[in-house]
Amino acid sequence: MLTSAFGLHMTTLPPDTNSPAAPKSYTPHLLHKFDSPAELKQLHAHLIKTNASISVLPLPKVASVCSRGRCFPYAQHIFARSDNHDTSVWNSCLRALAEGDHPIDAVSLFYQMRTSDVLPDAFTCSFLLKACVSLLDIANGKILHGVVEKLGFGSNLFLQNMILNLYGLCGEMADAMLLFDKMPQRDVVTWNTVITQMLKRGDIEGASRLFSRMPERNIRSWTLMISGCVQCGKPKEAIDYFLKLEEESGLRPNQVTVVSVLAACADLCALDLGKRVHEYSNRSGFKTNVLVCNTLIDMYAKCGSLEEASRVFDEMEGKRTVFSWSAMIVGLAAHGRAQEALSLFSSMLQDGTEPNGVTFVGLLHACAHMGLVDEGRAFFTSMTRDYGITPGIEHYGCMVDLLSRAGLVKEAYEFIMEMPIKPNGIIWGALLGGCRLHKDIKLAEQAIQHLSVLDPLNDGYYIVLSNIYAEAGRWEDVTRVRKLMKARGVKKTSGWSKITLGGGIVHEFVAGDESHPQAEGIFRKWDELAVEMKLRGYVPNTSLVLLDIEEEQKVKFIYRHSEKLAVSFGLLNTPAGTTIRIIKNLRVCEDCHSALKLIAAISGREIVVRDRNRFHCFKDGCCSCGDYW
DNA sequence: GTAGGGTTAG
Repeated sequence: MLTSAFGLHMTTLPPDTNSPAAPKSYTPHLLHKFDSPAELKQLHAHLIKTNASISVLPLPKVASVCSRGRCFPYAQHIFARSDNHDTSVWNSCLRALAEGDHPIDAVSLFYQMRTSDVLPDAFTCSFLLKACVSLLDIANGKILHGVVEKLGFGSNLFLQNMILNLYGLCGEMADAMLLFDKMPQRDVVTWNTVITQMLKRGDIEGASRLFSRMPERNIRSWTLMISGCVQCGKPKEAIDYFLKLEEESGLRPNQVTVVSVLAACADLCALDLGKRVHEYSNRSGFKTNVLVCNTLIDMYAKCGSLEEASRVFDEMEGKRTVFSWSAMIVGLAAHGRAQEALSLFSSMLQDGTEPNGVTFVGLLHACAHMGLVDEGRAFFTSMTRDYGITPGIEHYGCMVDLLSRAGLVKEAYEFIMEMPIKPNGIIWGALLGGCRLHKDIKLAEQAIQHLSVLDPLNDGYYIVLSNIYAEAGRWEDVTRVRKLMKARGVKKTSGWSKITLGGGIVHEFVAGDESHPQAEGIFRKWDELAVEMKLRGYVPNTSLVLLDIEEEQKVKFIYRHSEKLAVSFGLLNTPAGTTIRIIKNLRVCEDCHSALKLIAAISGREIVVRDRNRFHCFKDGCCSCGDYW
């Protein structure tokens, strides 16, 4: 173990110049000139040329240059040639190893150091902790913790924070909390470290409890709450933190804050807040940050505003990355703008950007939404052949969707049977969706067989199947499916819709929701709309209400669908002429789809609905999906 | 010298 410390990397060593015959001729003035690894390299080459001994180099300086430049082989070489090791030389080598992607060797070297007379100091411990962090090496981390205590660094906040972080990263939350509780002092980093770990575990409540107890917060504290909430699927809470940050902290959001809050805006369709953040970002000079730009593109695309997404894309000052292109392509695809997605892909290739798996998901998705079967097949072949990308389950999913949507359900089925990876629920669900569109009951039953094994508690699939039966007038089968759901304990997911108003405040509606403070006004607005819609020929489509109730009840039922409530609320609470943006957890139903087309016409508004798999932009009585969804 | 950042199929 100890001898292998350097042995592992002997091949990367510079050539040995320490042969017995080497005369000690060197150029002294060179020794003090170098200051960078590159210069060190030159010097080294010079020494080899002149056959000089490397041991004449001023060791501490060499070690520190190596360490700063993470120049591992030189550090190793110098170290092995010298017997004059004081703590700082050990430290330089440890640092070069720990930071230069050789953490295992750093740990080994530490054990070697422990057998020498030289005592580790706080720097030694910090480099070692760094190595343990990159290795997630909790065993050595705990040993190191003991060493830190024994050496009397128990009150070194910096080291304590690193240990805390290591415990958290290794999943030793209990130890982390123990340490946190008994730490004599804590600084903002201490708090941030613990909160980060709690958020990583999805413990938003614990994290926000700690956050509220913090004696002081910096911009990172706020940012990690924001990004933590986004990653835990709580964008609303993320936005709440951002608004509070603006209101009460007096701190300035930085680029990371901006990226995090934009992700929340994207999730929530909070376009107004997103725009405000965009302006702030431009004012703050973040325009050159590629990550900020990519996130902006994604945010605008997910808020249904492709024009603004492409404006950001066109005006990007930094070099576009594959993320920028993919975000645009995926966005166009979700809006059903397949041709534009495809031609953007050509531009991407001309630009010399290599596509990745996500790019192809976007392309295949685009093809699926517009029925471009041949193009889709070509992309699927090309991704492996021309770009060496192995299709993932998501690509197979797109292909099954593409084929079965286009009516090629049998081929889709064969495609699934020939897949080299095990199909998941999404794959069979895509086939099931196609079977519904093309009324293939037999194949739908096959799909549901697989689904009841792969994803037995997902209500969506049973509902699609019972819709298929309902449309075919097979009511006994509808009943059978409903009984099956009951027997299996499948609960119906209730649909919800969310709308975000200008101030970033999110309003959420579930079907039949009477809990909203404005409920009365919302229902009145809906009734008004319904009257006008009927004049324009709207007939409530109740065929998909699967309850055994009177027709009148059915109408009442669909009238209370969450998107209808949300759009009525939106009309009441947004200025005339502005676009209404709604997100929905399920797919929009047929009745809501035709209702929304009419409402867009009646109100003269654009209504953008992001449902669980695409965008619908309702305008002047039409929908951007062309009723193919 | 320690803590926070992005795209994906139903």
